[in-house]
Amino acid sequence: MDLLNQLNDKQREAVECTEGPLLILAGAGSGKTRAITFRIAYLMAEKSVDPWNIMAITFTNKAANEMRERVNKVAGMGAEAVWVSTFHSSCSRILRRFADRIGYGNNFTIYDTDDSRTAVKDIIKELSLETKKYSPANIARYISGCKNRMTGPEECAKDARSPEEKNMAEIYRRYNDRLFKNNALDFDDLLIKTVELFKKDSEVLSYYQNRFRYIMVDEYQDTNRIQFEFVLLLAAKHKNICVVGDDDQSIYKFRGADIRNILDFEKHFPGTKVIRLEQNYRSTGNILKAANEVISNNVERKSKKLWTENEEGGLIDMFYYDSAPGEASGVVNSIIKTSHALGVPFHDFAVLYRTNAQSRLFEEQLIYENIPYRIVGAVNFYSRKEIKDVMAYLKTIDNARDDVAVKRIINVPKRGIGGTSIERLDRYASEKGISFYEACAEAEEVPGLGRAAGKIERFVTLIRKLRTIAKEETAAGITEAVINETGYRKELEEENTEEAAERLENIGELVSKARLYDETEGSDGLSGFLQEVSLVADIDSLDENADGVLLMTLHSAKGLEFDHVYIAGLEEGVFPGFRTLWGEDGSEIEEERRLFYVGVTRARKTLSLSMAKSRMMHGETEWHRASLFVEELPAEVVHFHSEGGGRSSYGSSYGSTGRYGTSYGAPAGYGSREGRGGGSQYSGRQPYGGSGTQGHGGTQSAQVPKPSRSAFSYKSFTPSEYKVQKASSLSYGVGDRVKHVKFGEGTVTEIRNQPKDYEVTVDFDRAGTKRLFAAFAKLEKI
DNA sequence: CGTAGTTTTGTTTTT
DNA sequence: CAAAACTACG
Repeated sequence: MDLLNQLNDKQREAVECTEGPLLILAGAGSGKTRAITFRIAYLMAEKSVDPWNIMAITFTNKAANEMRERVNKVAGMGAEAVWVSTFHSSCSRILRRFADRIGYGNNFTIYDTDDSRTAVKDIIKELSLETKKYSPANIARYISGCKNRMTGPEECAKDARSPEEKNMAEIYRRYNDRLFKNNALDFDDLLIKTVELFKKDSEVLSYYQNRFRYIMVDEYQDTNRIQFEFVLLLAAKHKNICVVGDDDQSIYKFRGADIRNILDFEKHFPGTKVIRLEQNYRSTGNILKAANEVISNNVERKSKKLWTENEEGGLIDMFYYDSAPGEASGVVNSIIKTSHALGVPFHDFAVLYRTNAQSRLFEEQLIYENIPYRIVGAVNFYSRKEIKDVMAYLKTIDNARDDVAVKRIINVPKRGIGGTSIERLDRYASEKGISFYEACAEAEEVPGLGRAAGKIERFVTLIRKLRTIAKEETAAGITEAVINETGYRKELEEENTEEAAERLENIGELVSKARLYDETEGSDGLSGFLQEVSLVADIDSLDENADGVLLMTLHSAKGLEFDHVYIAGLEEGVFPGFRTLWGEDGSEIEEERRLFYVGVTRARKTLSLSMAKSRMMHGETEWHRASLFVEELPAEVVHFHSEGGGRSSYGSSYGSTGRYGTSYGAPAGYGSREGRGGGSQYSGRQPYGGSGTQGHGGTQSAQVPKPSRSAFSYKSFTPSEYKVQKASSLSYGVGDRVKHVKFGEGTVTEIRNQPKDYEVTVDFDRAGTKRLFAAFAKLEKI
């Protein structure tokens, strides 16, 4: 068939090998998604496999949607019936049908990280442990870690030696009990309980085994033990299991990903065929060379070498900035310059960083320069207070056993039900062995409530009323009812502030999302909506076609690619983070290196790296030296720039972070490399933005608007009158006096005609000399 | 019970 | 430095 002609030999081999266990080791940019997509199409078209007998597991919902679309394109109709989704949504779907077989209600609630933390916090209080040593976040992390290793509370208690460990195990035990009572599952439970269901109920298991005769798992290197178990059980019968992964891109060890799953796959499935995809179609030769070189420093890996037929491309840039604001400004200016020079849109650019906290400086700078941007992560739409509040109402309506949800909204909007009342209700509930909501329902029986009892009764009446409405209504209808009947809308309207308006807008957005869900085929009312919504990730709602520079963490960038990539904050202590530097375990540094490798291989055409010698971290200015990864780059493909011209002393003397006893520390050639690439055409001056660059950091924040929040699950910023349109001619010339909206008055010293715009150099009276693009700057002749 | 003010705490990374 | 959590007062 002709679809095979669109593949290389290896890819074709992978597509044609449909029966039995198959491990595809696919390097970055080697067309693995293409291979999977075609494989699904091939199964359907050539092997006459029914689409509903195929399951493909991806890492994000976004990847799932894209894959479904692509399969549709290649295979034509029928692809909707292929089960493409993430581990978590697959499990959620399975449990929605069969959770009752392991003692849960099928309308269980899914707890997100916040909810889990709240539950843990409650338990800590219940046990009256000092919140000092036992922070809810830490304990929640500990519990999640245990779950991912498939260690139950009993086992933890047995292994516990110190009293602290005993307490942790006890919290863990109670946490599990509580979730069960609340008919709630956390993210990890979705996997655990599904596996439990499969093991307990052979009927259910064989149902799904027969249903999913062909299973494919993408990003297999990031699966954890339970996910592996899940796959193992499902594939046990037909053994048509195809996993695709790259051990070099395993970056989720911290949440239980077990690299052994990929390294030992052949042991678990004897007779596995292994196919390697090593031709890279994405990046330039130089970028690939850098990536290969860096990753070769890792010991724990299956050796492979990516190659490409792509052109060599330009050198990779490495910039050393004096400060973090300087870095932000340098990166943004470089984006502006490149965008104009090449005449390419801003959505071809991505800025990647290690931690979400780093995004802010870039946001501020982008707003300052009036550049549209979109940011993934940071403030998840579904973790906004107003959204969580409304969601808590919906959860309460759907599943009254969800104590966390009920407690969240019992006094929102304010009903005069305070902490003491909640405590009394809580005690009453636990003494009687009923749920918190049930306790509310019999408020007059609860001792000591006084006049709060009446208020609680009114709350219960409200919930009952909403439940009645829920029986008749769609998800969107119920959401509307919640906003109106509870007085939530009214409260916000009366507040009459900008923030309240924004909240209302967000709530409106939630209603639209509910409506969208209602219109989806196979939608399943309120319960279905809640469960779907609980599993959306930040990256899922990213529209790559919208314009704007993309800002995200390196983790979020996995699976994506961009023409022009900037990786910022390449400093020891930031990337790799200080935690990994101190750990004596070399494997942590290796994971960071893989993360860097993932970042580097996102780039198609250009890659620009940067570090800031100083950076504000928890209130203090910290000095860092360059990341050890910078040292590992092959010098011949990197152009090392330095900021500030004559100031070549970026190196040696800054070492206040201290010396790390690890074998990775103190690279020999450090500091000498700058000379090699030095004296660049940029040295001495920022590419754009002139002499004032450094100074901005301190003063600009006063004049720059705060990054705005929007109604979507990623933040974005679109300048109101943003348009790149080269004017046919300019109203001013060299020597003229002009006025700029932010920089004030100045004299034009130079005008250069660039392909897409005029580049105007202006000597401002107050702000110094700046190079501006005419279309952006909107200079006025005076 | 609610608010305003104070103190404390903290940085990975995410489904 | 900022957000969250806690405390004391009205």
